[in-house]
Amino acid sequence: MAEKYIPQQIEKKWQERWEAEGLYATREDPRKEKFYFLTMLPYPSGDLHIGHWYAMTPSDAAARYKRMRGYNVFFPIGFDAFGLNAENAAIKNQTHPWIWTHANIERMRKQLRSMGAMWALDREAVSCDPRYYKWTQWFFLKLYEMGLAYKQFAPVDFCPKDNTTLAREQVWGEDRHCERCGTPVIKKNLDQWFFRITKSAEELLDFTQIDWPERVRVMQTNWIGRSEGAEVDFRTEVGNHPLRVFTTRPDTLWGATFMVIAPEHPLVEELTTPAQRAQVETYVAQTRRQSDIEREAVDKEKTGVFIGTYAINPVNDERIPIWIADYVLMTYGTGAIMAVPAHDQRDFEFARKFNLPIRVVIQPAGETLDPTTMPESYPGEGVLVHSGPFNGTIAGISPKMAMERLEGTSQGKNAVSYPSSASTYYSVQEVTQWLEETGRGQRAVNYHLHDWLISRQRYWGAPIPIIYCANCGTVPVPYEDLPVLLPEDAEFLPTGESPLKFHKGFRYVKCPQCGGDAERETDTMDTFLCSSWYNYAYLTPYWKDEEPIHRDDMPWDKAKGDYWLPVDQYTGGIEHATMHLIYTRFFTKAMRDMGLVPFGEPMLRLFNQGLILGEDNEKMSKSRGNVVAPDDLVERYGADAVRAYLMFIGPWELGGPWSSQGIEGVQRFLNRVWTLVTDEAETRRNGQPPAGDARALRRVTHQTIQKVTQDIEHFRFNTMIASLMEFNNALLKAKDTAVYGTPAWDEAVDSLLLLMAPSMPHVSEELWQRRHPGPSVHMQRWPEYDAEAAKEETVTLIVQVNGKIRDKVNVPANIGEEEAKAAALATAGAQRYIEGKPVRKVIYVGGKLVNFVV
RNA sequence: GCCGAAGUGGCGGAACUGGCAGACGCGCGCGACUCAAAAUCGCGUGAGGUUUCCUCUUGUGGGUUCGACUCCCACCUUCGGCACCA
Repeated sequence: MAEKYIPQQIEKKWQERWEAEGLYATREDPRKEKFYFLTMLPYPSGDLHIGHWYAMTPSDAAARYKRMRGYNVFFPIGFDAFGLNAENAAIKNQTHPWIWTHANIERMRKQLRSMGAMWALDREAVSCDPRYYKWTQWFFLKLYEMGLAYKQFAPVDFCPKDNTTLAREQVWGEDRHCERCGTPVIKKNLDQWFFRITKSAEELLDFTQIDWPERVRVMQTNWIGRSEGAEVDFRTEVGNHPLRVFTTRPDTLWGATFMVIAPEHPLVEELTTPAQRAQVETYVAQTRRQSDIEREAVDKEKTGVFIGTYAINPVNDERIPIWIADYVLMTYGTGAIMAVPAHDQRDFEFARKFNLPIRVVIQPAGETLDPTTMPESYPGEGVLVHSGPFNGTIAGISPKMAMERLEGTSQGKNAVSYPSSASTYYSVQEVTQWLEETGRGQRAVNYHLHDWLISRQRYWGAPIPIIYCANCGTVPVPYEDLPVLLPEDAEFLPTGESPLKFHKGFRYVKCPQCGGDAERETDTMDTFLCSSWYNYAYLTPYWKDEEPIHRDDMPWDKAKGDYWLPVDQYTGGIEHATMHLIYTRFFTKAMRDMGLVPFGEPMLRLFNQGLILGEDNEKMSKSRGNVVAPDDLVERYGADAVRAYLMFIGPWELGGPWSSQGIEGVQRFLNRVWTLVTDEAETRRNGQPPAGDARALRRVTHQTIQKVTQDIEHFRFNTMIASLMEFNNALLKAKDTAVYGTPAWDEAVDSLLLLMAPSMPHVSEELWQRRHPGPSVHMQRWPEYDAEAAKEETVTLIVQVNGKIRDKVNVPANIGEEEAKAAALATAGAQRYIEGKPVRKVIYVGGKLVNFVV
């Protein structure tokens, strides 16, 4: 009786042996080409779930493949261990976040091992460890020195459920909810720390150094939201102040019939006349009470109030009224706009509602816009009118610009096409130039990107290393005093203020400069800081943990960094497109500027895997009861089957629903591979097999090597597994023939095991060892593809008549065109449908098809 | 509203640069083994028809082409991102 495949008996054995033999221990080996393969680090939420397996095991397969190709591969793992989950769970369970987090990490370490992945466990890093966050704090101090960290009193987003402020990136959706818990955020005026990420806006738009998915590049580009235009100073009649506006359409300056400034604009107070004061104050107060959701609702009726005074338009000295309205935001541009109702829909709605004048300054070809009857604004192309020196100028794309645009289209694969912007208009360029020449304005660029708000009023994060002294002001904690330790005995019930504020021992300190009484900053840092540099932390976890660190230190061993950096391949979910993936790019640019690294991008290539869904095609959640637990699956089918099924389910970037029946197909496949290798064939043929059989077997072998190699290179794991299945099916058929036991047979079986090794590491190791006791299958070289052996001897020629398939014919692969046409013409199908009609044309596609047109 | 992705059998999905649509797997049907069942193995499986053959079929409607899942135009549906950003 044949031995059965029992994964439970082999997987643990090999995992232990690999670890004991140090198969995956990290070695910096200058003789070998390195490959840094990184997968997004998990949050230690409790149990590893199937989504982690979906993210990590195909990555592991790709990393293992690189290793078999001769690269020295670094595939580390760690834990993003600060954050609200731990704190909330700790509050709920009456325990300490530290205890909760570490218990989870312990459990997840075991679960991670059950994957059988080639983790560099010797380089694991945990971000809530003081030995880690002392460097996170070090980064804060460095950024502070560089002027990239600053504190500001400003209206900020605050999550009332999590009781903390959030960065703009962490507020999602139309209802502006908290990315973590889904609660709609509110605005609060608070003194908070920011990172000046907007300083890197322009550079963050440049993707030429990295090979990232179009989708992420577009999302980041939209998020950064660059727009080109001009800044123009209007002058107020009262006080003669410059009232600066930003516009993307300076060519419509002559159409401005009023101005609108944000209700929060600093000049509102001074410019309001006594007669309007009461109305204005009511409106300002009303705006302040509104949430952002109410204020920014797109379909809302326009509201606003005339403040009683006027401004002078610098292009034609016209006197136009100044209004306040909540559709103008203080946070974008200059907080003031010129309103051109004829050519801007928002201004148009406002003008119609308040009976303000509308003046057309762009007339489209073929019609005449009438301000009194036009139903909406006209934002399109035409010719400038009522525009002083620019009357008759083309508003739109001039022939010259169209030519330039055509010539400049081949920008390469990393070019992101911006939404066609008004600044490509000929008139915009002409007017902007004139504004600059006459000193009326200058070209300007604005971004939607906001500075990164990093203060959090919560306990479980790295304390911001700042001290406030009555004499010296804001004093950074000296580098040598790091880490600023999180006190273990703090009361951390959330109140909306930092729990550290109520810890006297933490809060009250002596000023490091003058020695006088001082107070610590009590907010902690956004956990996205920890994950912005973890790819560097892995190089030498807890570097210099025993010694004081200094300003000019490095957070990792430079030699190791020189060898491994930067990350060659990064994989993770798309949900981080405008959060972690922007922050970490910003961090690396800052690190380059501080001289730590010679490059500006942390990860050269990125791949976003999809989301694994429940069997009901819905997102997995405890409340839906559709959660798939990997531990149970491993118990039942083994890690290899779970890994292979996750890869087989569909394209990795798409994700898809789990199927408890589907995994059984993969299990059958593994059973058949097992039988193939461990069972003697029932009938061993005598004598030599016909040479053709061996050739046929070698052909399949090498075609599979080629296919699997291409697939794994491109992360097409689903078709890779399908090819392995086909190959195995072919071998099972061949097993009962005379090729069994020949060199071609051995080559085929060995190739199958080698090709399976990255995806199904345990079963391939077990079977490999049975055939070749000795070095691990994971130490073997990836099989070489022999093009000569893979070549087909005959091909099936498709015979078409008028484009419809009428027959097929087998011909030698190297057949010439004339012979192919003749062979096709001779087929019964061709004869029947041509029926003696004159053949007008014959199309021949080499080695594939002949089409007769009659 | 703007930007982007995707629509293929009962299901998950294949099809490289326009050339056999439905690989591989699930499910289902029939058969073998078995007292029986499970497991395993073999065969079949897009739809329809007048069934050695023919017609139709890749969201819908057009188009280009000898030939379209693939390219172009319009539309429908689903999902994702952004949104009073001047």
